[in-house]
Amino acid sequence: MEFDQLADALKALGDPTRLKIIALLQTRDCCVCELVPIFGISQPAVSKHMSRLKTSGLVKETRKGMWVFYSLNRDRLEEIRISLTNLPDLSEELRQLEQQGLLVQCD
Amino acid sequence: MEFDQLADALKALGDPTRLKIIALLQTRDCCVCELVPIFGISQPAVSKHMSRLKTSGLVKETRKGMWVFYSLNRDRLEEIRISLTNLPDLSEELRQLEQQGLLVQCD
DNA sequence: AAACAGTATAACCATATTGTTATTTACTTT
DNA sequence: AAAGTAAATAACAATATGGTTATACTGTTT
Repeated sequence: MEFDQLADALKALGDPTRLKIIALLQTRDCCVCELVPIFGISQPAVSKHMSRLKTSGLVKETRKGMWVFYSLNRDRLEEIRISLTNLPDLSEELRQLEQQGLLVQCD
Repeated sequence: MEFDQLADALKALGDPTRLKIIALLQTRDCCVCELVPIFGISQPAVSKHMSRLKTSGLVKETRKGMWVFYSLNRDRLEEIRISLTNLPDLSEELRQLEQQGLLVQCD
């Protein structure tokens, strides 16, 4: 995964409310109105968090009557974990900088 | 790891510049003046990114003469990965909410 | 001791983020 | 069709973020 895309996903996870939402969704699909009393924030605030998570592909939504149920995209979360474990190797870029004399030698 | 602490660390990683710095540090310890030409931002901007990463425990610093070399705290990064893989189980909290009639039953 | 090099901090600015309330949209129930 | 419930969007406010330039601090070199 590209740096920008991975950073975006980590940023989506990097908010306590959203991270806890992800944890909740690991147990059970939830709709917005259930999350409101849990977090003590307004319904639009919850909606915006879900929208942010959806943008990064971390959740999927399914309408059931009046409710929109959000479910965890487990594949996506796994993908993020894997990308974080295998960050691109930038040694080649560093070698090029070294040739340009931009790296410090202080040993 | 607590939600707030993990969210803080993920937020630190959730910036393209900082994420790339982490990737660079996987190859080689770097000092601030090396990172400046790589990212094309000012020296104070790099310093602030390093300070943010240090606050979350992702990097350690070592002074070598004039330079401050930053190294990756691999244990910390691994800890974050593990925490992200094993988010707290909130099923008990959900059960309590269910007893309070706060969860939607729509099946 | 004076000048220099690298880094950190301070003060500031523009934009992003995260919340709010008000309103609109989508669907259900009466 | 009218009223009710859930969710999304709009408009806004306060704070956070990520950059800048100027300056202070730390250590080195002359």
